[in-house]
Amino acid sequence: MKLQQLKYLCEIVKQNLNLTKAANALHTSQPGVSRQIQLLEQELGIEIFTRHGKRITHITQPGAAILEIAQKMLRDADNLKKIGQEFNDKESGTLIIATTHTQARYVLPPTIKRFIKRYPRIRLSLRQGSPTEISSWVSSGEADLAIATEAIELFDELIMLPCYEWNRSVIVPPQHPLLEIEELTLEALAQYAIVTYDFAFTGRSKINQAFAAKGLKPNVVLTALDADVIKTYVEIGLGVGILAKMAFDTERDTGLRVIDAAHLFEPSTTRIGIRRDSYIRHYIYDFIEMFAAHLDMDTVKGLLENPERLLSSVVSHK
Amino acid sequence: MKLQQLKYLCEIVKQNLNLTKAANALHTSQPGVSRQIQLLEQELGIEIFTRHGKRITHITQPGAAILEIAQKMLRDADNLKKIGQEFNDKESGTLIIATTHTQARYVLPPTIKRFIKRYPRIRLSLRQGSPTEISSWVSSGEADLAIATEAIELFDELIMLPCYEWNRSVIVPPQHPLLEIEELTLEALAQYAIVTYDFAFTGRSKINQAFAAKGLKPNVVLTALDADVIKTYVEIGLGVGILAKMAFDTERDTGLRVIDAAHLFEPSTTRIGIRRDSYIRHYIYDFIEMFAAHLDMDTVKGLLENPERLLSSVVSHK
DNA sequence: ATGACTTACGATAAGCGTAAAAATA
DNA sequence: TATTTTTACGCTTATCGTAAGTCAT
Repeated sequence: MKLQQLKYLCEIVKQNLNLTKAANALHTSQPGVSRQIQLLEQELGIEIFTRHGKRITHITQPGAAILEIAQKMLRDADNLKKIGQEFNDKESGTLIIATTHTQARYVLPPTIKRFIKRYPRIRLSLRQGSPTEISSWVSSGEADLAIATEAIELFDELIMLPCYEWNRSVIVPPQHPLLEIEELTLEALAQYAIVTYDFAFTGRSKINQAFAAKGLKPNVVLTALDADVIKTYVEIGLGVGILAKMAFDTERDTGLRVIDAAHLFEPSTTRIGIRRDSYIRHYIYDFIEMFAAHLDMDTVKGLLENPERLLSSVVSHK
Repeated sequence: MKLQQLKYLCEIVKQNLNLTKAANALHTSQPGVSRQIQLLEQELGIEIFTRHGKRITHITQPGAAILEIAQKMLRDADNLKKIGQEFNDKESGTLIIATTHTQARYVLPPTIKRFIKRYPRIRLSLRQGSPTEISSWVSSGEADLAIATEAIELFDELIMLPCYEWNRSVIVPPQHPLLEIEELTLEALAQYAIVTYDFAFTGRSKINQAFAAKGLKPNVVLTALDADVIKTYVEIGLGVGILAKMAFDTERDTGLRVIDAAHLFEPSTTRIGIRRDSYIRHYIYDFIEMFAAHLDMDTVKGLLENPERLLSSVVSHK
C-alpha cells in the first residue's frame, strides 16, 4: 500500500469518480492512476468502485470506509510536511483563512495588517465564502482557519474557539422617523420594511428569534449576503437595515444614521474554527492570538486537546 | 514520503534506536533502512535523529513530533487492511485480548467458549499481563482489547467501556475464628495477617482505601499477582485472603472457606479498553456483547464517537 | 577490536507515459 | 461516434541486498 495510491483514490472521488480528470489534476497519466487503483483494490482484496463495464459509477460501501481513512492519512502526511517546514523556517509558510464578508471587510483588516508586518514571508490568503463553505474548506484542509459566526458548529472535526461577542445596529436614512424614538423597540422596527442578512449568515437566526419571541413578523424585503448590499438599499430608501454593529463605519457611511440595537437581540459569538487533528504552526497560533488576545498558544493547545472545556467557556459567554 | 519509511522509523524507535535490530525485525538489510531514513529526513528537511559520528543516540524534538504522527498513520494503514479483511470474510481474522490473571482464569472462559464456537475461524489469542502492560499493548495496537479493572484509565487514546461491578470475598482455612463472627468487619479482619493482591492489580487500591478510612493498618504479609497464589498461602495458614469474589470456586476450592466481604469495600468496575481510532471488526463487537450484554454494537459505536457520555455512565455505577 | 551506521554498486522490480484496444452512452 | 477506462510495452527510476568503508565504544 502506498500513500500515492491513497492520494489517487481521494482525487478520483473529489473529481466525481472521473479518472481522467483526476489524472489531470494529479499531473499524471490516466493509465497510471487506473493501474494504481487496481493494485490498491487487489492488495486490500476489495472493489473500491463499482464499474459498469469500463465506467466507474459508484463507490462501494467498503470503498467509502477506506476513503475516509485514506483522507485522514493524507492529512497526516501533510502534517508531517508542515512539521518539517516549521522547524526549518518558522517565519515562512502559508496561511489560508476562510471567512465571511463581514469579517473580511470590517473585522480582520487590523489583525491582518499586524500579521503581515510581523511575518512578511508568510504567504497569506483570504478565501471568502458562506459559513458552510468556510467550514467545509477547513474541514477538508483546503484552508487553515475558519472565522465566522454561524454554522460552524456543525462539523465535529472542527474545534470552535470563541473570539468575541457582538450585536446588531439598525441603520436608517437621515431624517427617518425611527431616529426620533427614545428607545428603539422590536415593535417599532417591525413597522418598517427590513433589509438584513441572508439566513445562512452572520447571526441571522438570532434576529428571527428575537422577533418570533415577541410574536412579531418582520417584513423582510431583502436578504443580502453582505453588509454593503444592505447599506446600499437602505440608502435608496427600500427599508431599514439590521446589520452587525462593526459593519457600520461612522466616517465612511455618511449617508446613513445608526441606532444601537444591542438590547433587542441576543449577542452572537464570532469564532475561529480549526481542524482538531491538524498540525498548527507557530505563526498560526500567533495569528489567533492577534485576533483574540485571550487565545494564546497554551490556551488553544489546551482546547484542542480537551474540546469539552469549550462547552463551559461558550456557556459563560451567553 | 512513503509509508515504508515511516514503518522503518517506528521500528527503529521501538528497538531503542538500534538500526541493526530494526532491520532484522523488518526482515530487510541495514543499509536499506539507513538509506530510507536519510531520504525521509532529506524530504522533510529535518534531522529526525541526533547522531554522534555514526551512532544514533537520541531522537530530536521535531523527530518526536514526526514519530507520533507516523505511528498514527501506520495504525490507519492497518485499519485499511482490516477493512479489507472485514469485507472479504467476516468470519475469519484475529482477536488479541490483553487481560489479567483474574479475568483470564475466572471470568473470561465462558465468553471465550461461546466466541470460538460462534467464530471457529477467528484466531483468538490471550495475552496476560499487568494492567499497565495491557493498556500499553492496546494503546500501541499490539492487542485489540484490554480487559481489566484498574489503571486503564490512564491512557487517553483508550476508551473504557464499563462491563460489570464486583466486590471481594475473604477466604480462610476451615475452622478459622473469623467463620464464627456474625458479620465480618474490617476491624476483625485487621487482627489477622492478610494475603492479597499486588498494588497494581485488581482493585487493590479499594482495599487500602477501606482500611485507611477507618484508621486501620492491615498487616499485609504477602502481595500476590494472582488469586491462585493467594489461595495457596491461605491454605497453608499464612493468613486470611482478600480476593475478587469471582475468583473463588466453591466446587474446586474445597480446602478453603469463603466469607462475603461486599459490604466492606467499594465495588470495582471491570472495563473493556479499546483504542479510540481503531477499525473494529464485526466479530469484535460481538465479543464485547458476549462479555457484557449491555454493550451492543450501537452502544459501543456511540461511546467511541462521544467518549464524554462515558462519564455519566461510569458515575452511575458508583 | 568489535559493534554500528554509511557509502558504493550491480541486479531486480516498480512506476510512468505513449499508444492501442475495449466498452459504454 | 465520442468519451472513458483498461491493456500493452518500452523506458526510466527507485529499491534492495551484498560488500566495503568509516566511525565510535
